[in-house]
Amino acid sequence: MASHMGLEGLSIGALAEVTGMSKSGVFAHFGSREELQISVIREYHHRFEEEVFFPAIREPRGLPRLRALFERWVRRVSVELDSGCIYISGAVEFDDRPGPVRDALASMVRAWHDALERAIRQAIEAGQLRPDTDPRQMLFEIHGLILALHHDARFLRHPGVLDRARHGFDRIVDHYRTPCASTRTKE
Amino acid sequence: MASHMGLEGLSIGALAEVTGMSKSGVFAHFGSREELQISVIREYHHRFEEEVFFPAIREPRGLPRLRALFERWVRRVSVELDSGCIYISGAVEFDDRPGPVRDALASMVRAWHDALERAIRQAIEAGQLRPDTDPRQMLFEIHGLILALHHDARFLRHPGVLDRARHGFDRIVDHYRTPCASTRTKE
DNA sequence: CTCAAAATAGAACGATCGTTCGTTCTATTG
DNA sequence: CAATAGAACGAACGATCGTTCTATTTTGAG
Repeated sequence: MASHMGLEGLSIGALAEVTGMSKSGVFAHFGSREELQISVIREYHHRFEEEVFFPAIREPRGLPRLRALFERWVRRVSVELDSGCIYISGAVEFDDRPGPVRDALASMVRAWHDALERAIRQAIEAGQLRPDTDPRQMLFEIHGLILALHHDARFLRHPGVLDRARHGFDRIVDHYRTPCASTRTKE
Repeated sequence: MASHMGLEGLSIGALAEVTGMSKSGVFAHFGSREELQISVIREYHHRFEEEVFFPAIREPRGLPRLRALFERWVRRVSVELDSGCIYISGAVEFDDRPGPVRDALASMVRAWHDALERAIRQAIEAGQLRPDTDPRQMLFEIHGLILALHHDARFLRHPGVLDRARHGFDRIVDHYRTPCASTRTKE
């Protein structure tokens, strides 16, 4: 429900109706709406780890692991296309709304980004990416592909946008693997 | 107000309080909440054209114009960092909410994307970009930079993210200007 | 100066929201 | 068998929402 209508659109009354319970019955489980939202975030984080992070972390360090992280991330965003990623929708909903919900969401998004940055750094150490690669910059560009995928698929309903994200990723990896633009002027 | 709290968070009561009017007084101007939201979208579209599109369209066709479009787009998203872009927040809010508001928003986002795609095509025709450039793919990647900028600046509060977007743009242009990754295997 | 039209105000409506309260039912524990 | 804890319930609360209605004020054109 939170994926569909956003964390702010999530209401205890609607949740009670769906579960066939009474409003107060649902409420008693969380104690407040805020705690319900945070519980949803924690649950989403858990599933995200289970479906994206843990399987990918079993790949060998460096590029293979980074590629697996991205591929599973892409699939997570595109498979749940009829529901939506609450990391993304939550970021938009709570970027101007300080409080414990925003804090919980931000800390988990940061943890995920840190994991990606770590994978990039390991690829650099392994010599699979250029040593002068800026991991944050590369992460920024990769993250942009996911956000564009989410936007074009869910909002604009563009078909075939999944491969656009994949191609973008390959292009980014190619660039940070072999000096191209930076040495172009020398040729 | 819509930039701050989203189109869904926009309420007639709060709008009345801010303007010093009565709720019914505000309401009479629009006739419905939906019409208010659509009016806000139209107003935003108008300002976006004024600040981004029209000034950039005066640049010469091709790469200069595309660059101007992007630079002003970046600035629009980053200057209004304490308010937010309703093209982006609205896309997340209404990707699962069919209706006239979503339609209005989508049509204006599409118009903006079409303008960008046109600029890319003209850069290809002018020989400033490789003839085999996929305009949609390039637009997808550029759009991702803006979305990542919006996300990291507004939600994660990362500093210096504005230059990340600019660097990403330069990298994309470099790639589509000179064949690099595709000829890499030949070297 | 007049008068119709537009703009605003004020009160009230039904609905929904999160929340609180007291109660009932069902297990488990002492 | 008695005591207790946990879960769910139903009713009600105050607040806010969008909306509707009827006055009242402001305005602008003839």
